[in-house]
Amino acid sequence: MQGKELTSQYLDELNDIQRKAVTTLDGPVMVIAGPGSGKTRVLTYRIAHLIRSGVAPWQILALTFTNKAAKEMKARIETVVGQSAYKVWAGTFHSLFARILRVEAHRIGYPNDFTIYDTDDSKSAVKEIIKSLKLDPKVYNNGAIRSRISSAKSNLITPRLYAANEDYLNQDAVNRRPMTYKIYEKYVNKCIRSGAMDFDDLLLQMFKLLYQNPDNIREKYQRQFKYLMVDEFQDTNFLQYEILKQFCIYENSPRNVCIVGDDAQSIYSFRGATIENILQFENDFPELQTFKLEQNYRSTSHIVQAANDIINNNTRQIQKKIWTDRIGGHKIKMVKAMTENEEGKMVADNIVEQKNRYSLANKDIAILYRTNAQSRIFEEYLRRYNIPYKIYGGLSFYQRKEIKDIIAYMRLSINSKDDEAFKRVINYPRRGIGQTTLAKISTIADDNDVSMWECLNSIDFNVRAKQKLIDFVKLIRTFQAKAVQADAYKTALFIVKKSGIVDLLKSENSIEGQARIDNINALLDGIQEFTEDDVLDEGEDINKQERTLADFLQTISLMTDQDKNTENPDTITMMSVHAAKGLEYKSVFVVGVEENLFPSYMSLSSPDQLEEERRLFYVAITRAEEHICLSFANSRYQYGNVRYNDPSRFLEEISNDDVEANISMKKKPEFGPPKILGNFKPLKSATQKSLPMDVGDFSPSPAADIKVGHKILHLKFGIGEVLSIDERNVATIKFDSNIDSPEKRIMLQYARLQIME
DNA sequence: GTAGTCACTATTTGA
DNA sequence: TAGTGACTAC
Repeated sequence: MQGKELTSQYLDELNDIQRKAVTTLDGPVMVIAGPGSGKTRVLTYRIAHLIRSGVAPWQILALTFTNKAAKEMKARIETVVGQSAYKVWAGTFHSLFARILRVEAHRIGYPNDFTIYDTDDSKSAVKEIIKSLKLDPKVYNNGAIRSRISSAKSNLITPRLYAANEDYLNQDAVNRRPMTYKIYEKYVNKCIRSGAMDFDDLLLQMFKLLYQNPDNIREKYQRQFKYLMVDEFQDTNFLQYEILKQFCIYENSPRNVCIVGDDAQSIYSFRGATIENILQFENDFPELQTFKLEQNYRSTSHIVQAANDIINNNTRQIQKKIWTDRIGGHKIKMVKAMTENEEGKMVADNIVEQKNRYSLANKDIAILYRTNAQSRIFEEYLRRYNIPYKIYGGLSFYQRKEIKDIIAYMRLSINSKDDEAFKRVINYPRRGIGQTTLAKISTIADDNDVSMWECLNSIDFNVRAKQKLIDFVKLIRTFQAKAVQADAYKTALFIVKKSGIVDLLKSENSIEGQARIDNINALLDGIQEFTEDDVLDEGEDINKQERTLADFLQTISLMTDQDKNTENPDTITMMSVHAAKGLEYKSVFVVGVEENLFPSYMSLSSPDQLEEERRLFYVAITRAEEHICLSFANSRYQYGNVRYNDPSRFLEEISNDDVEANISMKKKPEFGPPKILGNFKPLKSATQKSLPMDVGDFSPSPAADIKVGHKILHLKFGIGEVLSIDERNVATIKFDSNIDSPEKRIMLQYARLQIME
């Protein structure tokens, strides 16, 4: 990469306002960046400009919310300043702080090789505490408690402050969960003795580290980070802002801090983000310079107009006028369907038509929805029409059971105090360590305030349990030994082999089992890649790390699916509106634009939340460059019932001038397919599992009559063939209907099966 | 230990 | 409706 031509014309690529934002390097700066206004360009060129003005790359701290944004940023800085771009401290809040804590955690009572708990781990820990306090798990819903704790941490409310905070206590009282403070306290203890930090801790402990070590630590970083930048500032929470202030508010600070964001695109208040931070920023830095990027380069004028019309209905916003010089273009299309099924069909038809008429590629098109559950119907029609698509969201690779199981073994090998990992693998695969033994360990660990692993020695078990535990400890110790002397890949391979999980999956002899093994192999491939990825000598990425298993674990615990290979060649994109933030497509379909859905029924009662829904809708339509289509259905299935929803109030907020006239909302809905497609037959929903015959005809045959080779009927699984019957009268039956796992093992004495002629 | 049953719930989601 | 977690009955 040496000798790469460095662009020096980058300043010419900017408009006046953008250029000012890029070249105003000193003092506090606020950039309000409307959709499509070249925000990323400003951000990256500003960093490039800093470097070219003589600031060392490692003196720049650039915080983002997603790995993807950070990666993109670094890549784009590189095109201007070359390899030194990778010496910039650019990354997510969580990943950069995790890196620092990896070195400094011992100063605040954590081991440096602490585990990072994901949301599931936290929930599971909370659940156990609820159980140990003998509270009703129905009242004390572990998810709700976890978000409560998360919210407290994000507002710098420690357990002690929580117990004295009237607001929190009152809210808990109203929710009939008065013991929440106690759970919080125990949860914090549990994390400490497990050597674990949850996602909020990565921020909170970072704050603590700086706050409690003003001389040696805080000052060090204050001196290092001469220039601070925060992307998507409207998404920061209180705690994140407090940390930022630790870096730049102190005596004789140059106060070189630049925040970039758009209050109109703040859509994450439900996870603690607060627009108050923008107002607070103006208070904390009264000398700040503000630049508003108002020219939209992305969309044509009807789209920009409509977006403005909508957002103007919000009262709380920073005044700005988004405009475009791309006058004209296509008007907004509104599509009314009778049912959700028809909506699916009409959208798919429109996609076909657009592709033909405007020669759009699949990757130019996106379907955006408010809730992930809406994707199914569109999936069905696109599949039917043979249009490739990709659905984003849903279960990530690292949340799959088999992956979490393997990773739990790895975690335990690196940090044996990790209780969540311990619980996960202690009896998986089965090694005869049952609930009783586990409960005993858990209680004693709790009583002595140590991790489960640490208290194993001090407990009297019966001989059998004891032997099993000794074997388990031995196993983990071999993993630990391997981890010390081998690289991540070799260690991982060893753990996968010796843990017995793959053998167990193999023995299941099912398609699912095989799929899981494939996933584990994919994980191993990923680890191999990680291990062999050579570190560059020159221009080494400041964020690249060693290649041990511990490093791998840290990397993946902060990674999500969207960060992984996005080698989708040419597919339609389907995702929630939230997930689409920051992306753009030539043609966007926003579907389900109905009252109770978009805006969500959950937000109708609160004006603030309604405004957030409106911002979300604003984000949705501003993703479009040239075409936007808003669709809604008269009725749709929600929770098993047909629900009739009115068109969304947001639709009325769009001026008629920007809406395609021929498809007005008043027009009678069209039935049947548009002409271009000929006689298309509506298909039956894939989830409507039709029974092979009427239930009334069903009369189970006596178990004794059922023999190998019989065709049988099962009420739930349909028609199947008996493949074998073992000595305990368990039949293996192959059902045609169940494509995912055709073979079921069914106990004849209990199952209701009818022999068919 | 496990298949089946019951009761419950139901946005958005990054790290 | 559909997915999940807890319980139950062998």
